[in-house]
Amino acid sequence: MDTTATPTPARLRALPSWLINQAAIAANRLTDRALADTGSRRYDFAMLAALDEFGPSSQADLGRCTGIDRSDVVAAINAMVDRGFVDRSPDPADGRRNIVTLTPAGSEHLKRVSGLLADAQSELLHALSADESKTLVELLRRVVDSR
Amino acid sequence: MDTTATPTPARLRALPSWLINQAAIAANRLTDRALADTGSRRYDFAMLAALDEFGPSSQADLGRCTGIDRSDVVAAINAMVDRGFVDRSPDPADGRRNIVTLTPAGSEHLKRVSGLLADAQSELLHALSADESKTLVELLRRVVDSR
DNA sequence: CAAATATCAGCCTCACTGAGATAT
DNA sequence: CATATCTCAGTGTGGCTGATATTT
Repeated sequence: MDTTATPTPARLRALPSWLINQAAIAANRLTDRALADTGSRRYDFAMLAALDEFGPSSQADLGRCTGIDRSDVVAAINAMVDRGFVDRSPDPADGRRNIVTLTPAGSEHLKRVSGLLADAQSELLHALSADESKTLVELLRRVVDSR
Repeated sequence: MDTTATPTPARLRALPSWLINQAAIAANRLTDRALADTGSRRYDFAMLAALDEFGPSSQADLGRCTGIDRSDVVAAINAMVDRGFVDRSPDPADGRRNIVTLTPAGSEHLKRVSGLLADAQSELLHALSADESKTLVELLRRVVDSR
């Protein structure tokens, strides 16, 4: 019997897409755990942040700016309407649209969720210095922007 | 009517876990498309690469070194046995184990898949210089290793 | 008529869980 | 007995598709 190490194949460790996926698994584990007690998922934060930053928006715009599918926006907004974090009302100027508005309770919730997510980021990047984290963010941003 | 831009909220663009996830979506789109004609998925490459690098392995070891769940290893190996890319035989030295071995056909397949994946990486990182890509890989590696 | 919106129903991959059978 | 392996069945999320009704 030997205490066989099971190192990761060098080919995987050199493959950007594999590293990104492993990092995403770690990130999702940490963020999901951070949000577990809030009743919210990652989608909620993205949409609350968009509403906070851009003000009342249509569901289509929310989906576009967060990268969330139109179909998933419906479900997530439904849940947040039920919890009183957003209001949904028809747009008087365009009958196709719903206007989604952040409520005070939603704003409070966003603050709480933001703090929890910030903690998760520190945990995720604890192996990197502040400068290195900044570099990572900048490089990823350019990759994401170049799609 | 205005040609409303729908920029991403700054809060998302500054959030490492969000960026990593967006990068993973892009990476998976590109790699899935690259592998579409091969009949293989990403799991297959990981396991073939491990077999090529470490030689015949048990399914448990394959799962551990690639980060693939024991349950998913079974399914992926089943499919690769059917296609003749790996052999599976009981370990004479340990009745609990199966020994999975890369076949010549599997080795050929790995070469093809490797090339296609390499192309996908270039596409994924085309906004970055060679040095920047290297930096990104190193930073991600440290994040992944620190879990 | 073409295009955009909101909604609904459903698909598929992937990460994961639980349990059972077998062997050490 | 405890532990490890393999297998199967099934879960849940996330990203996505297609279709429909409505409105512009």
